Parts: sequence; structure tokens; C-alpha cells
Amino acid sequence: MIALVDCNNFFASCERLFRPDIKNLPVLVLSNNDGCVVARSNEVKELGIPMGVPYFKIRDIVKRNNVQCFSSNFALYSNMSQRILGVLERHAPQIEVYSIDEAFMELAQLPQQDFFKWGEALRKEIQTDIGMPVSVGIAPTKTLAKLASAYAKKHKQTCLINPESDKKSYEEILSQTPVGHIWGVGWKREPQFKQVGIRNALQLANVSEAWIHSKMGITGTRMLRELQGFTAYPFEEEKVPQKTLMASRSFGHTVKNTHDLEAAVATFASQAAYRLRKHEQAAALFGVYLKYKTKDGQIKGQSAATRLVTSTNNTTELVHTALQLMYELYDEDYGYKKAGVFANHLSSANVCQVDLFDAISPDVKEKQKSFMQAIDSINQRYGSETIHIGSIDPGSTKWHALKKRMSPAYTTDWNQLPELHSLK
DNA sequence: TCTGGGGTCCTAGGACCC
DNA sequence: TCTGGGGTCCTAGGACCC
Repeated sequence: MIALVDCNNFFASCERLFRPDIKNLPVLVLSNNDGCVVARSNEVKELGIPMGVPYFKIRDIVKRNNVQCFSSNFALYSNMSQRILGVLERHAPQIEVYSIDEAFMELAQLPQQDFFKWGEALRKEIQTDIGMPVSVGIAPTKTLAKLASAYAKKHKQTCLINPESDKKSYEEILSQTPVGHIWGVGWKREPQFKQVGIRNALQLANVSEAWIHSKMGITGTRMLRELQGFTAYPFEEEKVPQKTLMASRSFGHTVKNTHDLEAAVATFASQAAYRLRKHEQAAALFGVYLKYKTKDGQIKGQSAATRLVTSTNNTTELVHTALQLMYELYDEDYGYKKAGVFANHLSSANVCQVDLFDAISPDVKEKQKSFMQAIDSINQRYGSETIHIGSIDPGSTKWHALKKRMSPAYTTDWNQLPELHSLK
């Protein structure tokens, strides 16, 4: 059996942790640049504010209902995620982290056989220790565990699905699950299923393998088998290395000159290089993406990429490459709205293919490596921009995203620790 | 005026190999 | 006159996830 532990309204719940005064108020969290809604407390959901809606469209309803809005604060969210993971580790030895707010847990090796009791104990411990509300779903496959956790969220207690031992409740829960809520059915498939009369998960679980294959290919066959209780997506404890990486941001203001655009692109390239080093990976293909508005008002995107002679995660090399590509794309007539870099064909930094004709000798490469390590450890200790590449002018802030409603980094910055005042 | 930022997998078709 | 059968790798686009 596999458990899925899913945090309820994760970002919104994180914002509440250090703000008891907003415990009962509607809370929502906005995407980068305060653009659109990415998390909602239950009260916000009840107000009918949908996921992903642009902020300007809901400004009135926010004001009328005293909705508390926050810019996204990833320092806080990732730290809370780590803390919750710490609690999970005490309850089961094997954990697969699926996203910042969800994890699968393998229960096969657990001595405890009363899974409902186990789930309730875990849920209460996370609530007590961290203050985070979570839902626990337990089932023989990941797809069913996802379904169970959604049901658990609705009914506020751990949900167990097992088609073998309790067919009745399996059918009951699946019949109450709208087809669009199944893991793997998105905006495109949902209307297609509804058109042929499939409205809930139970109906989908009873179609033939040939039929689903004709509609969705191998992905559909897997989904069907998972719904029926047969594993198609096995539990994966070991972290598989990433295959691609991206660092991009929408700008707070339109950027026209190369100075600001350079600062932005160099920042993204540095971030990408740092993330590569952190995962001990190197990129063989590196590219730049720019989004802009033309003179006649059209929004367009352009990208350029280049194959690197030798895979690398060196900041100076990647920034240099990125700026070259940026200048290839740059047009002074455009107003730039967003930029980003991407790294593809990633491989382990330790087993990199070397190039016979590479101009940089192995001992210079070694020196560059220690140089990067030195920078990383200084930046880790004193803040991420303590040492940065020259093209990043810290005074160039025009491109910085708008974050007007950011909460403090309560748990990751000494200067932003919450203060307690005695009422004496 | 104002709409995020990451990822994964699958499929089809082209180019190429023996 | 008749023209096979088996592969790989790459890319773009679609669909999905959080």
C-alpha cells in the first residue's frame, strides 16, 4: 500500500503559520509579479475565486471580503516543506517527494497494519508539530492514493481505498470522484470523456483497455490499470536526475535597453549555473528566451540556443554564452516583458565527456571548479548575491518582479525572525 | 494597464544507419 | 519488371502535473 500526504492549500497555510491574526480570514497567494492566484484558503474558494485567475480581475471581491493577499514567499514554503518531510521520515522509512507539498510513502514494511489509525496519527502530528493541515490517502496505487487524498481532504479524515478487500467503499469513492479530478485527466480530455457519458472515476475504471488505448495511447492504459488497483507507476524512492532546467522571470516593468536586459539574463544564467552545480550536473545545450511586445502591440517570444563544446556548469562560461545569444536576439524596437535561460541535455558533472580539442586544459578546469565552489560557499553564508558576475548591475532593478505583499522570511533569515512581545 | 514558473512523458515524422 | 526489414537519434508539438 502507498500513502499520499498532501498539504491543504499549502502556500496559503504557510502564510497563516506565523500570523494567528489571519487564522479565520480568507487568504490567497499570488504568483510571481503578483500576477495571478496560485493558492487559496477554503474561505477564498468559497468566495468563488478560481485558481489561476489574474489579480486585477478579482480586486473588487478581494476588497469587499477583506481577503489577505500575499506575494509568493518560496524561502518560507520550501523551509516548511523540509520540516514536514522531517515528520514523515519518523513514520515510514521510504518516501518519494513528489512536489513541494506532496509525498508518497511506501507502507509495505510497516509493522502497523491499521492504516487508518496510522494516517490519523501522522496527520495529527504534522498539525501539532508544524501547524500544517494535511490530507492522507492510502491505496495500492499512486493514482488511487491521489484520489483517496482528495476524498480525505473533503471529509477531513484519512481515506483508505482497497478494491480487493473493500470493493463497496472503492466503488463508492470512485463514483463520487468527477472524471476531471483523476490524476492524468486534464482540461482537454475531460470534455471528451463527458461527451461519451463518462462522468466519474468508477465509469472510467470500467472501460475496456482497447477503448482507452485508442483514445489516449499507453498513458491511458496505465491510468486505467492504476484505477483498477494494478501498479503502472511504481514507487520511486531514489531521486532521478533532472533532464532539463530553466530559470526565467516576467519583468516588473517593460525593459528597453540592453543594460537592464543584460543584468536580467546574466542573473538567470548565474542561477541556472548554481542550480546545475547544486545537483552536480552539467549542460550540453544552453539557450536564452525573450518575450516582448512589438511596436504594433503584439506579444511574441523568441529563443536561441547553442551547443556547448564541453558540458559545463561554470557561471562565467554560461553567462558569456547567454549574453551572446541575447545580443543575437535583441531588437531596440521591442519592449521586453520577460526573459529566461534554459539548459538541456544535462548529464552528471562528474562523468562529463571531454573534448579532444577543448581550448581549456584540464588543470585550468580544476581551478575553475574550485573557484566556483569558493563563490558558492561565500554566497551560501553571506547571501546569494554577495559575489556576483560583473554584468549584473545591482542598481539595475527595473526588471525585478513586483512583490508588494511579501511576508518576511520568518525561518531562513536572522534579520526577519518573528518578534514576540509580552503583554505584561 | 494588469495573466507564473517550473517540470515530465508520449507520439509522429524526418534523417540516418546496416 | 521486380525495390526489405530492422534499427537509432533528434525535434516539435501535445497533454499533463504542481
